[in-house]
Amino acid sequence: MPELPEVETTRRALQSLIGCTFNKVIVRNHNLRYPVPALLAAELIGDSLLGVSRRAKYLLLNCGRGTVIVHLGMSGSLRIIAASSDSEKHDHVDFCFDNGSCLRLRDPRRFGSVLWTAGDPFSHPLLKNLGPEPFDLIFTGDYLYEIAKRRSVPVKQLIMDSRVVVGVGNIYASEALFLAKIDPRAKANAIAKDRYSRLVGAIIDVLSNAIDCGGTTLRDFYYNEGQAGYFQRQLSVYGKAGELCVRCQKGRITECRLGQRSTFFCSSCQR
DNA sequence: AGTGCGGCCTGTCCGC
DNA sequence: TGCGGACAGGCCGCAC
Repeated sequence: MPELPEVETTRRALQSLIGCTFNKVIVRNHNLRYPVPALLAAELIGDSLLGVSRRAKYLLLNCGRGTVIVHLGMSGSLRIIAASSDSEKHDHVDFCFDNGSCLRLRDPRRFGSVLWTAGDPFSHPLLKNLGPEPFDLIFTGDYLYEIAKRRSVPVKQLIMDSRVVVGVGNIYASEALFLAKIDPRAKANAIAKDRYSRLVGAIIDVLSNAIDCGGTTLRDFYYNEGQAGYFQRQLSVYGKAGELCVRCQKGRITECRLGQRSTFFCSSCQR
């Protein structure tokens, strides 16, 4: 499932389309998480792609007349193909350009979305209440601690709350807490300030490392004809229930449920 | 305001 | 082998 690193890797790949002009937009299935706007094609045709940016896990295709907001949900991928390529079952939207290339959205589970806004995209209802980016200078141990003081949820749920910080999905939440040696079940308001500094560092490390990995496989992402362009992740705890901890070599990786999400941690070195 | 949970959707895996 | 059911996941929106 696309987490922040996959979305960022996608954003970088899409830079190659900047300057292209939309000449056709095909929507084969409007029924994504939200209906794909009926007027999407009318808005876009003749307009050009001026830039591709990202806010949380939303990709923003900045055009002259407005912005396409794309979320990949659970199973979405965007790839650049030749406009003539045959579509398959889950290829829901094609953005075709004057240079013969096509940006194709595939999303088997249809948890993703394609939206249009003519106004400031950051004021869109889905974006306006988002917390800081993990790489923003405002995201510090002090910042997180101040919020955590009035929250009693397990710390894993806190860092997955998009009002607190964006882009920390289920997999990387477990990984960051492992790196910071914090028990994901610990109540947010029972964790000391210095440990939040460590946690912020761990979140940044885990995400930036994953983005670097994505960068190195960008070529595969581009030309891969296989499944969605997810790159390999090096994970320490996620999905490793029962295995010996790679760090302390003493505890076993334990699985529990927090906020209805699978959670993994070392029973020995995370406190 | 903070918390918990239902719902969206389909591929995959498990047990019968 | 076929079938039903549980599960996974991001994240909004509702109810308490």
